[in-house]
Amino acid sequence: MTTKDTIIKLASDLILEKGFNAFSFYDLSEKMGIKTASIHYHFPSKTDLGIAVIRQQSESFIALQAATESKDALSKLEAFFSIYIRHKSQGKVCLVGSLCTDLYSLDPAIEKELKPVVEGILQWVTDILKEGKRKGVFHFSAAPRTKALLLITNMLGILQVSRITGKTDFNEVRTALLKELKTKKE
Amino acid sequence: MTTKDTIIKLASDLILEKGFNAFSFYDLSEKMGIKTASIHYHFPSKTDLGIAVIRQQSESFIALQAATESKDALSKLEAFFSIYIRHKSQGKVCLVGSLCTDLYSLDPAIEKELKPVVEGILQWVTDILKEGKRKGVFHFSAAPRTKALLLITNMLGILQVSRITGKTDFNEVRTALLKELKTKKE
DNA sequence: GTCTATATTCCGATAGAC
DNA sequence: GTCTATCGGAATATAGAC
Repeated sequence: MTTKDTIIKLASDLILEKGFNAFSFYDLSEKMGIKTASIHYHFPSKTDLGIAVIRQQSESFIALQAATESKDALSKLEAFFSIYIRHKSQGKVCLVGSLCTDLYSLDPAIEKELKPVVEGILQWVTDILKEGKRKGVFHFSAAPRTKALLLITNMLGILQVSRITGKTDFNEVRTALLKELKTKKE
Repeated sequence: MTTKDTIIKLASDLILEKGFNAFSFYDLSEKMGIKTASIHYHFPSKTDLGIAVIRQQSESFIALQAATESKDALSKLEAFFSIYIRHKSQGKVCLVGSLCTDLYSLDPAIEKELKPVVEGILQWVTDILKEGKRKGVFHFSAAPRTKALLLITNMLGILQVSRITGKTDFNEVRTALLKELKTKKE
């Protein structure tokens, strides 16, 4: 892995652990054994680094989307959930939640970069739900996009809340969501 | 309102707007027309101020709980939602979401203060759901505490996500949640 | 209770040598 | 591409006068 990629990876970890405003170039320099000036060589400003983190996560999302393209709706949804499972196992929140709470304190370029990513995720989950409903494996009555917002906010929110209420609540919520989606109504 | 209360109110606003790590005593001093040293007289440390903000919100929650005690379950749930509606109208996220994303960068005293508050809210919503189900006005299959987590994370999450996806998504989600709860299954 | 003044620390960022 | 050195600014916090 290049130095640049290592910086992005460690910055990403810190943003999901402590928040964008709570991590510093010095934190990275300590972990990497290089000086802060060297980090500035790769990313002139902290905003530049933030944007790189968003792009990296976006690519990761798109790769997961592509890798599960031929699978059924349930597998796709489980792939989507797997992202949050991994985050939870590391005590992290998700990038959207972390950046959105701090959004109005950040450079507008961050919001600009984040917006299409969020919309892409929302579209992906919406499509998964539509497909699942069409094939009769998912059952829900709300509009697909609304149902996608519900699922996304449940996962985003439980990563945050379960930092306080306890780790087991994450699986409680994830399991309930799957069960509810699979259950036929009326 | 006393100076102390004004500080708490403005600090609360800033935490919900920009996050704990992004606001400063200087921000408060500017808004109030007093110096930062005067704020330190009331709150020796920023952590002390954070704790005061949590206590104030906790009292506000408990007051709402008490004020709606004799009402029906639907009214209680709408009272709970009204908190988020007010926040959304001001572009704010909720205190739990804001503090949880930054939690691991804050003084442990913050977490200690926040934990019983979150548990109190969770208990309240759980009780509302239990009552609603018993009286036949709410319908859901998950455990009441799990369903409460789902509702809370939906509201917490949509305050954050709708900063990006657009304001109307908040009402979309809120309406869908109420409709789903009121709909009888099978 | 609020002020001036200041101590201290930390952070983002840049210049210039290697 | 990484280093040393440093600038400029901002933030928390404290001392002491009023």
